[in-house]
Amino acid sequence: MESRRHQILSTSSKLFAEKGFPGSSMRNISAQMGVEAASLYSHISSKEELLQEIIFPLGEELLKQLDEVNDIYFNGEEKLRVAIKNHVEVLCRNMDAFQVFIQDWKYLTEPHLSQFKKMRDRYESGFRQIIQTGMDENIFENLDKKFVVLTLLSSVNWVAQWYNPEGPLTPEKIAENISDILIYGIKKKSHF
Amino acid sequence: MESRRHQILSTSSKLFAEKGFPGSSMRNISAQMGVEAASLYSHISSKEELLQEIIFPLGEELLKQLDEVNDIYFNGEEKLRVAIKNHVEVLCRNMDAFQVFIQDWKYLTEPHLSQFKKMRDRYESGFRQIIQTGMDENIFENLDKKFVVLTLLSSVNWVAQWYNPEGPLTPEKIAENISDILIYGIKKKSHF
DNA sequence: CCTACCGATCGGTAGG
DNA sequence: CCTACCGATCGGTAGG
Repeated sequence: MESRRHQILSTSSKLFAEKGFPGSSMRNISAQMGVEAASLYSHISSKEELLQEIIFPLGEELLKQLDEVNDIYFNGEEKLRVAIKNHVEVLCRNMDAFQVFIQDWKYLTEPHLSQFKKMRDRYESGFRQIIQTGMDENIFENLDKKFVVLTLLSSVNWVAQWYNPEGPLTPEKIAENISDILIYGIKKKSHF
Repeated sequence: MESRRHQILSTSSKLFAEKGFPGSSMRNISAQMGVEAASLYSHISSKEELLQEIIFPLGEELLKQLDEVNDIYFNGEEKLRVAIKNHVEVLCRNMDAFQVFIQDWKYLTEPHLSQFKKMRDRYESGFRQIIQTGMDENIFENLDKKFVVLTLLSSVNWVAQWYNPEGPLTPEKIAENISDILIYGIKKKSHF
């Protein structure tokens, strides 16, 4: 029973990722599952519920991870490397859902839209805190934190557009490569 | 006459940027212009024509700029800085169209979809060539060019998500900040 | 899980 | 530029 619901969610994730939320119909989803559209409504109550169920658990997972990093590690650079690694790993394990997360959140209706924005702000603020830690340690340049975090997150989020599980790059290696470029980029040059 | 067509295009750009191509209807567009949906068809022939007319001229402009950079400047770092600056400036001057360019290209149908991908590949390859120039000059680290270009373009493209024409950062300053972070990140450390 | 259906809306055309 | 309309498809419900 519950697994049928999960099947609907993963089918929806794939379809939304590919065609976008408004470009995917309940009939598209049901056709891929080999049932009639009306049958989906015994397991879910609306199309938007699908969107919510794809986006929010993923957001909670990302937030939980980030809180753990801020609790466990102390050095700013180490924190940043682990946070990026965690982010990329979650993304690669949930590529379809992650793409929906990035591209279709705007189709949430209130109050869920505001809830999403609050979640996203908390996540970005967690990263800014890490950057601040590195600046306080005099390891990172004194840069615009907001700007650094947007640049950083855009790079890691873009991985969802091109990551290939069968390609040569593992999620860990991808995270390492991005970290190498960006952390060198924001590090104090006197540290070389 | 021709200006009416441009009005339709700029109204569509704004709407597509906001709601996505499948989430925007011809009636949404016509309502914002204060006419009936049927009236739009004296100026355009289909909804997808709008998408094509928003995406392709912008792509051509980006490509033309990049070719000029590769012709005029010689030093890899200089080339990269100017290419990033040009890209951000075009983006900021055409925010709505640029967002459509990034998010709605997938709704193009053949043969335009293939044409778009070819255009995008040419653009990315132009950037890879610049990175290669810097490596040949022994200024940039010997990194995975594909990876570097994707990281770089993701950061500049993301600017469309947050740029505010009335905010404190000018397009030029934004380009400079991104260049500073990313170019330091890929530069040979022996050059400090 | 299905059949049968609802009202609303879609992209687009005819004809003026 | 409009009215009037087309067939197709939308999200969703009733009832079994």
